[in-house]
Amino acid sequence: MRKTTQMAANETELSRRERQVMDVLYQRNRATAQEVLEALPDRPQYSAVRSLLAVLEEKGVVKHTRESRKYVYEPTVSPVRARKGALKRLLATFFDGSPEQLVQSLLDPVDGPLSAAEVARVRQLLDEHDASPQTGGTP
Amino acid sequence: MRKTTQMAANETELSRRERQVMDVLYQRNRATAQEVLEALPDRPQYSAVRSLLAVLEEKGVVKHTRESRKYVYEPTVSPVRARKGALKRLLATFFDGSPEQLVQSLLDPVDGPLSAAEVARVRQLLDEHDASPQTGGTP
DNA sequence: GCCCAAGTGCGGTAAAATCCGCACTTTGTT
DNA sequence: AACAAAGTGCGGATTTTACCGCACTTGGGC
Repeated sequence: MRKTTQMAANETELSRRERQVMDVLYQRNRATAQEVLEALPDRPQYSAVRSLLAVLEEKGVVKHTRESRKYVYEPTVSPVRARKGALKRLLATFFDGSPEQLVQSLLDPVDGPLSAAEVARVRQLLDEHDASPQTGGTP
Repeated sequence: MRKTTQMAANETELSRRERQVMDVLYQRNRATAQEVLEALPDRPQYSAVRSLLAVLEEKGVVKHTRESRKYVYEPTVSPVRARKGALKRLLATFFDGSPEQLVQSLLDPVDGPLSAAEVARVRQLLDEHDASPQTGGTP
């Protein structure tokens, strides 16, 4: 019974360093090995980064595109999908699946002080949502 | 301003497995090695879990309390603080630091469909926040 | 066409993470 | 009090991670 055939996107269990690289990739959407290196916490060697990237690509979570003479890496799963997954996970782990609790934490001025404008904007989002729950389909 | 004296809770760089254990601990607030074992993704051996827990305790992120004949483990950093940190991190990595974008993703019916009641509750939170931005200090 | 600079692939090494078994201790029962 | 069940504390072996250097390739300027 095989199990190593192709479980890439499914079994996304990344190591600490790999996670850090993915974070950089998600913040920039795409980046060269050089850029990833510069954005990494405790800058290793250029070679190390390429090695990480290669492993990540082997795992199927990133892909590269040749651009002139350099490689540009980017995540295989869309940012939209990735952020939703991350959000869902966060919700489950820390907020008992309760969006309200999350928002409450978001509003707490202690470490995430929202400006009045931001609050207003959020409220507007709620109104829009209220007005059209299922408008704007997702192809 | 010290920074290397006792940075246990601060410089929390955990490995994959350790992270998983912490997730379980945060979901339940506290648990025995046995419970952690049962909640873990690919159940290792009981011994392995105890080993993990020991390492985690050594790193200072969990502590144990004796209860009858078994040990009950729990995170050292409060759930409140932990969730704020996680939220902040998520915000920075996936939402460009924009709370609005996060809320928008939260409202998207695709994978996190909020009930009308939840939306209403969130709106109420906003109102409360609007009414008293800095009421109720945080000791 | 030739040379220089920049970039890539590979393979090997040290360190960390993960796992497990075993001997000893503690608790509840008869 | 002795037994059985359940739990704990190592120590160490195996697998992953993380890192780096070096030889080869590619692209552009002269």
